[in-house]
Amino acid sequence: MTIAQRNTGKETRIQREKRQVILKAALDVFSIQGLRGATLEKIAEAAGMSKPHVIYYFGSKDAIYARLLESLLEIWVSPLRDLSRDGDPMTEILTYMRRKLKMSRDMPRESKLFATEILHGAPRTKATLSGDLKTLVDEKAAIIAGWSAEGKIARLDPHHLIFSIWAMTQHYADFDVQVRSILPETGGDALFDEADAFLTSMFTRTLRPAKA
Amino acid sequence: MTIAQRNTGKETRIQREKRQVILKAALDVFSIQGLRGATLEKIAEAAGMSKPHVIYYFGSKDAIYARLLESLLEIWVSPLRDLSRDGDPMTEILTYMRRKLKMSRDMPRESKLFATEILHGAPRTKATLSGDLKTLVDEKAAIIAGWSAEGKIARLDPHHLIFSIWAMTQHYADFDVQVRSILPETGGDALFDEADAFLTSMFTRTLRPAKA
DNA sequence: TCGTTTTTTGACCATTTGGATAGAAATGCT
DNA sequence: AGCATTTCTATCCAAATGGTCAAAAAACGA
Repeated sequence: MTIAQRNTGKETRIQREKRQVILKAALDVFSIQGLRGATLEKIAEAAGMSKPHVIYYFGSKDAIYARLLESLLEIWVSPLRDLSRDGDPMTEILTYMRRKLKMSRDMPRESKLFATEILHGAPRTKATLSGDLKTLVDEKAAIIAGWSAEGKIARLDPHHLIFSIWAMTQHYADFDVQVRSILPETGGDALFDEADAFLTSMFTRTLRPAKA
Repeated sequence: MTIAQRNTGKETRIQREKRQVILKAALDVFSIQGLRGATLEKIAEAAGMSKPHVIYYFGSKDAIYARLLESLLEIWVSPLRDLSRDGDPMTEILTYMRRKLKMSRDMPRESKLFATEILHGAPRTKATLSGDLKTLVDEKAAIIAGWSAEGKIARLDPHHLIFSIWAMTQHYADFDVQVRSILPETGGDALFDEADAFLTSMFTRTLRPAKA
């Protein structure tokens, strides 16, 4: 009988730990192979346990994947949550961009997992995208539009500005193989330092308000 | 016996046509479901023929996928090939960006197929990436660096500039589900018109040389 | 300690799926 | 027409894979 079926409500220390181990292993496998490419056997092996044991803790392969996505979504949008109307516009936006870039550097597997999900049509995330995420983005876009109208930053479409930050920062995580194939001499964090410098410069020029 | 095995060298009209039908169907299926998620049966159904018939023409599922990728790579980089040292720097780069954006609009399935391949580690494309693609990118980056040095455009890292064009244009094709979830009122080509306006503005500001 | 509950796995099963085989139907050739 | 080649499919097969089951092992509670 799996835990999911028993479902006593209480979670023991062992359960918490094992679930963590499985999720960690599953992230490794899913992020590279995708949902269909990953097999329970690979996940079990990466987690150092047997296949039925994995099922015992999560019930099904899809449940693991769903769980990973779910816990990821929250973390993923948190930098945007912190963008505040009260701060200095340029600083707020550049800080947001940098936090996203750091997430790409420190959580590339999570970034790839999310990217794959969206690429394949976001079957289990679409509701959240057009719900909570849209609400959040619209709210922050309104703030940026306000700054734009006040002349504190250049006049530009705030939604597309946010998209551009997503696109450029996540590119370094999701397509790292391509990027590193072309910049082979740039190892590890050096790549992200370069990216930081470039993106800072790019967004600074983009956002700087036109001369009065 | 499959055609691949017989391999008489000559290709009949029927062979050419059927192969095209299969590749078209396979692109539909692969671009949404990925290599592992797609099944021969789905491809066969989409192509309107039987499963062994598909094998007859391509030998294996992987062969279809490999063929799609192969024929795609060439098309995919062609806009960059046209970037010329002799043109006006700003125009050349903006034109390149626009051609990439148009490709995202007109070939979203191809874009997704390629994105999935890179995301999963580019097992069958890595050689090309660090070979031909790197050569091409380095060559064009040198042109851009030259313009930079001559003060015709701003001083910036040419490789990362190219990456930024890739990232932003492909984002609209690869993550269209997400983009359209957040901009639901923007249907079809209107989205790409907006994107064009935004990106033109962004790259214009980024590339404009600092005042002398 | 001893019964109970939880954890863990080996063995097994049903389904899916990529692909092989053999032969039928169609087409082309002379 | 008659033979050869190409095109096409029904049927089958072996491997992979998600998941079940029963029972052993370990942990826990009294």
